[in-house]
Amino acid sequence: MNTPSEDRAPVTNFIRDIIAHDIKSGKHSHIITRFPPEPNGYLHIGHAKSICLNFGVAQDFNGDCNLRFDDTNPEKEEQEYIDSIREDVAWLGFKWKSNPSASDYFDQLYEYAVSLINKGLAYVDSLSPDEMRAQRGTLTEPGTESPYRNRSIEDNLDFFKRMKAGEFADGEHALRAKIDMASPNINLRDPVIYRIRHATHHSTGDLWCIYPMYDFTHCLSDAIEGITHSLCTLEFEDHRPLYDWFLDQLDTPCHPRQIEFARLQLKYTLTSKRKLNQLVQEGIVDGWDDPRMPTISGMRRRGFTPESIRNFSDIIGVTKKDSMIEMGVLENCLREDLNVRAQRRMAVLNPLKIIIENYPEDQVEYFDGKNHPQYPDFGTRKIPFSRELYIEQEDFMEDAPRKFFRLAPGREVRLRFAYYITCQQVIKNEDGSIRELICSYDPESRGGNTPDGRKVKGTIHWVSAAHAIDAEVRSYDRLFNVVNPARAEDVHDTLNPKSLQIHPNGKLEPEIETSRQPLAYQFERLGYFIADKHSSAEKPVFNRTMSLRDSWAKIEKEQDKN
RNA sequence: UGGGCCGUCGCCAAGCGGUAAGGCACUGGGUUUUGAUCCCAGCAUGCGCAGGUUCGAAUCCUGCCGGCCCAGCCA
Repeated sequence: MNTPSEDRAPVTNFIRDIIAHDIKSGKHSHIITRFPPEPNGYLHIGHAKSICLNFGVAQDFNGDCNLRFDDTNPEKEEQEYIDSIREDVAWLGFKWKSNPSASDYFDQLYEYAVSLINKGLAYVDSLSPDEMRAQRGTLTEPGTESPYRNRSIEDNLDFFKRMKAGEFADGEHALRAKIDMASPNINLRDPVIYRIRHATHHSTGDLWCIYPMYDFTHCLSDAIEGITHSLCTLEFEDHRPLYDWFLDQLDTPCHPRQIEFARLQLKYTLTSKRKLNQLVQEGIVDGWDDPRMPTISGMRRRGFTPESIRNFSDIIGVTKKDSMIEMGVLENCLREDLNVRAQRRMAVLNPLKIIIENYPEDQVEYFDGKNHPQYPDFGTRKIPFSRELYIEQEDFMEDAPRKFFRLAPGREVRLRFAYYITCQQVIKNEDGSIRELICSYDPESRGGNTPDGRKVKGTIHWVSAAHAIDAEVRSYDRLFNVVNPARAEDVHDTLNPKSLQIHPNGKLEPEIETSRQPLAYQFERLGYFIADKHSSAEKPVFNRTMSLRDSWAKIEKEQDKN
């Protein structure tokens, strides 16, 4: 059986074109890429695009991809994030060649900085951060050279050594590249390359109190690892001249090529680690892996498959155009994958009891249910049937319109795999709400067809009351109510108050694993579901990964309008 | 209003001087014991706009218009 994605045309994009060209021209015989997250948060769907690009390209060109932690800011980074990043990349299905950290290169980076000083291309500035900002100029006006810009090489060497030795407080001095304070590209106006931070680093501990900046670290780390193509997002385009400048001035093993592409933007989704962190910290969601979160771990817990995310990354493309992908594309990838892998089961989210008055009180019979309507290989399972059943509340309507193909007083429907039933009587509570339905069944309709060949318009799902597994079922809707939550000042204004709906009285047919993690089910007519990480046989909890496409909902909406 | 980048169907996206792929969405029809799946059909005389070059332009040139990014000792 082919998965849908295997039938698609091969992935192509401008980055793959460049790489193919570099191989054809003989510039490279073996390519190496890298995915370089900062371990300051959990990975999200935006990172997935980059991971799939970097690892995918390496795979397809018989090259390698490194997972490198860009850990040059000890104040924000933690081991917890490192662990989660490794888990997420591996879960997506990728194997890194090596898994270094920028901090592994601190000694070499320090030497490169010394070398820059020796060439007269870097100096220790003693301006305060505020003063430096004031002298940087603006977008339209050039900056002013620092009074410390022309310190002697000896003084610079001495200051830098003392910075490293811990003789100064944070912010007292900084090492700057000596480039051009009048450059129209602000990144080239003598950027800081080392700052003093008396902070404990998650990996190097208190060994260092000076830390290199991103621009200096990244290009050199790439060069040290022999990266051929350094793929990053559009906002680093202005940094490329700086990337190239360091590599041109220093004696490095190679000069990787930086190529920028547009980051993923998904409608109704946030891909800002800072704001996602805020949701976690304020307890608005149940941690980084809350099933509503656009994090890889959240999506995993929700029931997404790695294949669906990889396929999504492939079909959205890679370009330099700012774009906003519709949720429907991701949802389609998920449904497409789950449809061919999920076994079918029956479950009722909002139970309504029905009693089949003409069915023997103590009788139980078992029906064979196909585990997949199209794939016989999936087999069948036994489904118990008895006098008292649960059906979905939404599948009954007292005053039903013509087009409603389900149960209503006097109307006949098919219980999937079982019998035709007709609603005979509605039993109500004192407050007028429906307590239960009295129905009758046609013994002739066993298996779902009658000898007289009469048709019923609807087939509904059901669960035998006496045999049902009680479960909590959680349905999710989008976490954010606005198309682009990133634009909002305050995240709180963007949240969908109904993003989580709990069905405490769910009823599952008995043939369902309640604790096994990565097993996706389709609960027929409801959607795809997976046991939550906290689910157990004692307290089953299921997450709705994704609803089924629902054209009835559309019709219903139309009717409401009329 | 300095610099960098980007504009092809509602949303993505191929196209690389020879006469507009594909996916999602949408619309119509068929199959169906999931109003699911699957299948079939429709969906840009048009490529931000205006000129120009050419036998021929989404592709080349010029000028406009619109959008995104940059003034952290963050990445």
